[in-house]
Amino acid sequence: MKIGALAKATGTKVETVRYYEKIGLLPRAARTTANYRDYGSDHLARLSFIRRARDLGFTLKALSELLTLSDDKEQSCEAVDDIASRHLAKIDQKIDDLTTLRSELDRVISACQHGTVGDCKIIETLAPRPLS
Amino acid sequence: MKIGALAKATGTKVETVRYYEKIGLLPRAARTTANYRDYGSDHLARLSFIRRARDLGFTLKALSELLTLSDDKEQSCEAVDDIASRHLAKIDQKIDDLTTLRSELDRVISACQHGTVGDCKIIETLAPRPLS
DNA sequence: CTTGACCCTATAGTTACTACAGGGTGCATA
DNA sequence: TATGCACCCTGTAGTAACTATAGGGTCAAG
Repeated sequence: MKIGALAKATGTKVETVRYYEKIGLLPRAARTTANYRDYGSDHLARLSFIRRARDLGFTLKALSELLTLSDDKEQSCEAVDDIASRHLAKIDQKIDDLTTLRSELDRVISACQHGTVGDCKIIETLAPRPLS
Repeated sequence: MKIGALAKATGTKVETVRYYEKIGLLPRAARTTANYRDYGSDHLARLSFIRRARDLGFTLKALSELLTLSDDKEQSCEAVDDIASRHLAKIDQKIDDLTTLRSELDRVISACQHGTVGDCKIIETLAPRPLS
């Protein structure tokens, strides 16, 4: 299959597929006589893996670790579990941070009296008086 | 005050202060004879505003809009409220997304049997069988 | 008079793509 | 046969919001 078909099948943009190849995340494809990339089912599987992991928020770095690990079937699954668990912890942290931030922003907005900018509570809250 | 003092007072890195100046978010400071930047309380106030808004997750683009708006004190506060509210909606969306993602990742990790990579449920879940 | 903390500019690197510019290929249709 | 269109190619630059580095200058203390 050509790059457009692979892209469509995995919900990736064509440029992104070429980008993954460039950084070595996706192996080079064979080429047709017209120099078009020609992909097989192994590429499809690998790119699906990549997209799915990206959807779950794994970084490309974590991903390439996972891909390396997944190649050695005999190895203990511990390292894989570790990467995933650390990722989960990061997500929890992010949710916490965003929730805190949300309530604060909500508070700021609630104070809005819909007057002029001169009396704007939002700007006032954001701009604390200089300590001078 | 010199750049280091301003940075410290606002919890910013020196390089970031210079960066804000370069992109026009922070006005140019006066210079000493030694060509050092010399800041006053107006710079301090503005940088505090910037940092606080950044902490609340506003982009630099939204920020420069807010700063422009805040200069015209007679204007209606509506536009300010609008920017903040749209930002809040984005945060809510992000929290939702992360929460969904979290539960999915949690499910994936829970399936881990701590065996070898060959049986790893984490990798198995991430890599769906090619449609072939 | 030298050491160390601070300051300067300019440029490149980071993440994960995305968007050109400027060209080639392959198939269907007028 | 020509031509239009969708698709493919490479290479480079742009995005956000900094961070880091190289290669220098300044100033006060010991």
